[in-house]
Amino acid sequence: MNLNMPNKLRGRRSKDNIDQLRQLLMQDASVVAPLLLGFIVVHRTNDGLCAGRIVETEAYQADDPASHTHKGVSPRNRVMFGEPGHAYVYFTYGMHYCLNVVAGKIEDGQGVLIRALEPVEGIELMKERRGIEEVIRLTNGPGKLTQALGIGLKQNGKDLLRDKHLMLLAGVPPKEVVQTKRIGITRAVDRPWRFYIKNSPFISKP
DNA sequence: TGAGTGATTGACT
DNA sequence: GTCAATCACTCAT
Repeated sequence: MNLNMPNKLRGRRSKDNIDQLRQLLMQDASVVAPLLLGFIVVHRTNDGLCAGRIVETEAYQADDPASHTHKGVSPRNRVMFGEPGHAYVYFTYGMHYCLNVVAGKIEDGQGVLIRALEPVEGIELMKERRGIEEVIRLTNGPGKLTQALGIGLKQNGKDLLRDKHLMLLAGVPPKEVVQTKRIGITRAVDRPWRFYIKNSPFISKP
């Protein structure tokens, strides 16, 4: 697997590597969100392995009316109040799953929504799961990328730094990052917490 | 127990 | 540009 990442981060995870990433993710979601651009999301299932480079993210915090955690802990959002680096997967609009990386300190209730990926590995499997052929449309949206990678509620709460199936790996940081207002929400629309890699053709909306 | 909502997508006018 | 699909969750009875 050629994921084009620094040697020290390639292959088996070391304890130092995990601690280092955990520290990074322990910062506020609005700080973590741009840092996750360039990271690789890997999902290994019985059908095969799929991986994509993160090209678009959004930050959600507990004091944020647009966040699921705004009104405190509930059965649905409890993962977001846990250890940073875990996956918060939720089901929405009756048909779509969205993937978040829990950020901040324990009980902060912060997370980073992964809005778009650039397909890296397992593109044929992604095409099969999505039922389309165009690579550009496989993972250019939060609901699309979970479908392409085969991510659902079963993956909710997985530790992305230790799990053997759903993993987050450090990659090459992007050269230029664009920061804009978040999209698709009705509350706190003015917070500039959407980040994407400049000129990436794989983002959900320009 | 029931109504309203939604961090979306794809099809259609 | 508009709108339906479809259901877990939340909040108000």
